[in-house]
Amino acid sequence: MALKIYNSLTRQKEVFRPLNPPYVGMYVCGPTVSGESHLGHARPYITFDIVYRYLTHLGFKVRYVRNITDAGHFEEEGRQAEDKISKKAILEKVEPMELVHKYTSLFHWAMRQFNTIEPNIEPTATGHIVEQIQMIEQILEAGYGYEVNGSVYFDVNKYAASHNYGELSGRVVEDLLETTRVLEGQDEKRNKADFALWKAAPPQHIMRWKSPWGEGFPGWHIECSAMATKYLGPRFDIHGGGMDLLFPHHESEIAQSTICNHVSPVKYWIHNNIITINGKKMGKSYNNVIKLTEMFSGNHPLLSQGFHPMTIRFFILQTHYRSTLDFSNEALLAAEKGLRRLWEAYESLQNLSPDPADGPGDPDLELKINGLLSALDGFMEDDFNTAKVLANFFEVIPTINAIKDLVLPASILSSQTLLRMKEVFHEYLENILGLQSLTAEEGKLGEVLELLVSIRKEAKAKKDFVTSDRIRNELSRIGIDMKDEKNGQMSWRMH
RNA sequence: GGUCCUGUGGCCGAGUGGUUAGGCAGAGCUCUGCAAAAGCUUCCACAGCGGUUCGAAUCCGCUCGGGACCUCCA
Repeated sequence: MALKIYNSLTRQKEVFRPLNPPYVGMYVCGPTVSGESHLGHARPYITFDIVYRYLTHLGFKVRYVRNITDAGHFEEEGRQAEDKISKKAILEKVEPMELVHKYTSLFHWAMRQFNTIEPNIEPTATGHIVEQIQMIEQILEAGYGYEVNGSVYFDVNKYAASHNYGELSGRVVEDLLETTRVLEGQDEKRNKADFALWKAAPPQHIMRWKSPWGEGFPGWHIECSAMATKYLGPRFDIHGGGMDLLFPHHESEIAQSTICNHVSPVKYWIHNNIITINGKKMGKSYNNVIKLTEMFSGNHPLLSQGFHPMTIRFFILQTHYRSTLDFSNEALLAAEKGLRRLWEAYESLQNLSPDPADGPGDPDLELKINGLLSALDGFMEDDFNTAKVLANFFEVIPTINAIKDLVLPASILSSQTLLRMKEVFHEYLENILGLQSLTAEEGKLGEVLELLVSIRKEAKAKKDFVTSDRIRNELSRIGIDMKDEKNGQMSWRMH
């Protein structure tokens, strides 16, 4: 078997063959840090975290680049934009870098909560104005851009004459030229399909840089072309992002990079699907977003409680990344229970000891378990099918629980299979899927609970159920469940 | 209007033409001082209508419904 990836460019699954093995270059469109991240933003970063983790698992040396879009026309919610052009004290004005810093920090915090691995390089748009200007100059020299009133536009019509504009998104240039939409600055463009490479900044615009065309700011697509080229070269392996970026963002990125570097920039385009809520896309313009801080705290009318970041990660991984995922409070509750069951079984598994006699185990069960485990690699190699991976783990769980509860004897599994289970669970759940326990580390509280466990065991041994129930009930009241296990042990968990 | 995707049981969702997806919820049983878990068993599907095929949730057509993109958007 070999890893197969669905390539948006060819609209089919292709065997993954890096340009320069074992090295892999991967660029993922990062967040625009003009506001707080919401649930919809979580999907691509968790999706590509899986891609990164799995490629690493396969032995590839991945350079993962994810940008921060911090250039543009930013205003903070609730603060008045008018102040920007007044002569008031500078501290009263909305300072773009202040917003950018605030929301970048919040984004990084959320990514840590989700246990995503940091990119190797996280370039910012504002840190690469020089590179962007150079790229625009190249496009002008090549004759594919034109300047109007201090703004520079990309000539899509000319590009389309010799290149395939629309190869990624399936757009037809003739159709694009016929759009009836009236957009700002449209009159400066030669054709409606053209897009801005550089925009002249109106006087009140506070994010502005000097350029050969006057003061202004970069267009919407050029940053990714410039930064991807700088860190991954003219042609690299993987470019990822949300499906909603396919057009015009990625289509335009291809055009820009192709003119500058004389080669199509990306071998495999990967796009994750969106998250919907009541069947509609969750997005700023729909006014239906749930911010990540609200998801975690439960402070939102649609949420009955806060949800652990791992619950959200698990929720996302239960669906294939190219399918839409419909959010609901009920679905999150189901995911939480599922993850809890999965994780408790995983912990139980690590505590199982092999049968001292170490027999061959039950042949049917051995075959079944090993079959389920062996199938996992194939699922991941089939375009990262995490949903199927998780389903197989759930099929192994009854066996683990049955052995733990002494319903089945330990001898039903060979020590070899048990060891393999432990290894595969660990590698997949923690390293490839990046899941973690829902409960925090306990520290001294854990030792206190162990004391209560021993007291309760003594009480039960003496049939002193008043004391044993009191311990369990009082702990339950403060949010800790203590359970009697079949093997005479007691377990507890916080919720 | 144009391009594309999609419609699976109470809910979420996986499905390569022929064998149980899985999770959550429901029902019964077992174990248990009680409880909670857990184990076993079980109910409930492939939008509709045609077609291809020995056989279709899976391929094709039509109808109806939902969605995405065409504008900043993960």
